[in-house]
Amino acid sequence: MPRPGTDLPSDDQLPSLPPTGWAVLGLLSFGEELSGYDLKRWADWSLRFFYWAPSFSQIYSELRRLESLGLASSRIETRDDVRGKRMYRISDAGRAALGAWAADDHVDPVVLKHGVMMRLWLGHLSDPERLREVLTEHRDQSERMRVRAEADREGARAEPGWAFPELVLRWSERYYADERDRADLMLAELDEAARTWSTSAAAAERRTPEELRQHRA
Amino acid sequence: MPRPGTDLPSDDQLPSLPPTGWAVLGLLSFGEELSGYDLKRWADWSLRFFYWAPSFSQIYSELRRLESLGLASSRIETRDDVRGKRMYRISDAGRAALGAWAADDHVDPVVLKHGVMMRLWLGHLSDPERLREVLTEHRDQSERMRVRAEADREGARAEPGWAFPELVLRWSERYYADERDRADLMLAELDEAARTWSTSAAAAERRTPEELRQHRA
DNA sequence: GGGAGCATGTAACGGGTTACATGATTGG
DNA sequence: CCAATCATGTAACCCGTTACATGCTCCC
Repeated sequence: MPRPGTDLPSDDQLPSLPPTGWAVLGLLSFGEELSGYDLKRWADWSLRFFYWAPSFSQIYSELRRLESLGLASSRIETRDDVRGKRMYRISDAGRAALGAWAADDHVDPVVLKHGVMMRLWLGHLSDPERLREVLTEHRDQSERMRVRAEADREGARAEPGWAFPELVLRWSERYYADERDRADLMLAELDEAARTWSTSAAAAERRTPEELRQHRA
Repeated sequence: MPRPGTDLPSDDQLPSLPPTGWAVLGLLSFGEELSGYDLKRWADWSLRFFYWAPSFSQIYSELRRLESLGLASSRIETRDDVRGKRMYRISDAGRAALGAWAADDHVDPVVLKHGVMMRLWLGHLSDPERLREVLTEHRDQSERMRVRAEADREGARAEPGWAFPELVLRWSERYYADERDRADLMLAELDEAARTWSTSAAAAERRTPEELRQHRA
């Protein structure tokens, strides 16, 4: 809570930052002093489950921007006269800006680019067996992500001040469980479709309507 | 299936296209002759449920690129001597390239940028009431998307050659249903947490251990 | 000694967006 | 006739990535 009269920027306008900039500032808002490298690991640890984890180079450039805007400050940690890491810390202005951003009405829309579904969508171009492989791979990948989210959630549990990250990790666990289950369901539907398509033409004459109805049920 | 000896590019290398380029080519692969404007509407109709719908300008530039690579061809539709739309059609080389792309091992990872979860993740910066609003809004938005996917799936049903798009639309329906349900679940967890946090300190002395255990269960 | 991880950056590139401009067509 | 929609494009911009360069430290 900054005292009046400090050197905080008086314009309460939101500085314009890319989403990733807010994410980095958000990571810093949990209080610790962190290096760019730390930030990347923290992002991989918690952010990537629901927000595309930024690359090193972008984290470094966002940090420079944050500092140039006065939203964060850095100092170089020296040990035994050896130039060490550059450690970043959120500033009062940074906290204020983050708060304003969080209070803002605007929520940017969810971005989803699902390459696997695009492949399935163009399934008429593919070997059915290949489609199954891609889907199975995706299923396994989702399950791996779920497990990691679960592990990370347990790591965050009961840490003071980490209630919200924990809440979101719980959401992430479910997200990847759902993703896994939808892949399984789709595999089943693919099987069903293959059976129907391959047999329907050949078997139509050999089957009674009752048998067909049973088959579909 | 192109005959040997045609002017197809003999290098069977995949041309390098951004994912959106493949998506546009994919849209064309369903056979119709389409204008850029049509493409945009088709993308909004079917693609956006699982793949970020590209803007007009990108569709136009991807189309120009596809044509320059020989993957699509265009003609200008004239009516009454009036210059009309430019209509695009996939070429044999385009079909071949798409097929090679679909057969390729590489599946690019799913991109998810969930702004709502980022807000929740930084919940400690927000008014709890505001968080509930954001989540509720997201819940409703997800339900609206689900309904649209359902409607579109019914539109695609039984269209010949649209079995795979229909399959993916079914997946999309579930995706948005799951998204909606997770939002509801999180709202409930937010309530639960609020009740626990606000009452635990004040009520800890007034409660027996049994009551506390019951409350948590 | 050497490899793995730590640590920080630069440069080039490109994918994709917004904003803007322009004009035809259609329907109330 | 006027507004909405159709229709196509250009220009500027920037987010974010990959590739590359550099050097440290720790540990086997």
